[in-house]
Amino acid sequence: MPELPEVETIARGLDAQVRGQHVQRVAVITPSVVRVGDFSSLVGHTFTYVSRRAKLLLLHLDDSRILVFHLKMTGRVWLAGRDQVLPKHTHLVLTLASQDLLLFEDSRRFGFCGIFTQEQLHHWSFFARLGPEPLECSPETLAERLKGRKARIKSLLLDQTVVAGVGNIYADESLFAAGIHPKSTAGNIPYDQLLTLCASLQKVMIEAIRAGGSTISDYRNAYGHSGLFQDQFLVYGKKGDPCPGCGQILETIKVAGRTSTFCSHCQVLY
DNA sequence: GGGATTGTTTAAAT
DNA sequence: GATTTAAACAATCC
Repeated sequence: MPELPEVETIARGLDAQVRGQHVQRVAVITPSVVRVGDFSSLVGHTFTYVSRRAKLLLLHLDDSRILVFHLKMTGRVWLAGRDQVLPKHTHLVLTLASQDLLLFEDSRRFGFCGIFTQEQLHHWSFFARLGPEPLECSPETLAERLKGRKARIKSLLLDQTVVAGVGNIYADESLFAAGIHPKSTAGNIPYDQLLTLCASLQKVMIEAIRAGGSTISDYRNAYGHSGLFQDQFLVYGKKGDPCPGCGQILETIKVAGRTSTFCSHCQVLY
């Protein structure tokens, strides 16, 4: 389940590996997943750099077009050696001049990729409506966007138009760190607590990037390696374990249709 | 073989 | 009209 820290880790690894590389050959294996644009037009073009916006992976081309990936639950983008046997759910293979293979795999096929011009990308409503990058703005900026809202705080954290890149893992971890119950009405949370939450979100994401992201099952970085941040989870996926703060057993509830793990003693319901 | 899994879109409700 | 919530959807794994 790649969220901001995982996609950021992939982007950094890919940038180091494909920057300046020519695309020599393109094989679209699953057209329904590789669905936007003419992929054969990539041949002969060069990647200038790789970046990230929200959970989107952006591979920039020398003609200013952008190869965009959304990995959703189980997508992987990584650079394999020329002798790599193609994994079962490989949907796109780009052969680079080095003969390394840029692979897009996705067992569930919820993810997708496409080629966009700058104009197409910025006119894509999903892209245009994305909220601020949580690591590129202040806690105050984020808190202002949550202040006064009547929705549950966890729903807003997961809403990509409110703040970009947050998924279930980092929502649960930051709510625990801030001592806020996931079902709290955002507008009822004292402003200083909102600030604490936004600072906690930034801190947990920085730590997760430092650890190379979190591997629950599918996530791998651009080198095909697992992340390490799952070993630092305090609550996510730990239902039934004692709370690291008070020892009370961690519980789960559904919020916004998502499983949320929390401590009913340490996390205050506003 | 049914349930669980996720992020996003769409529709419905307020 | 804006905000919020729920349902639908993609497809596979166990």
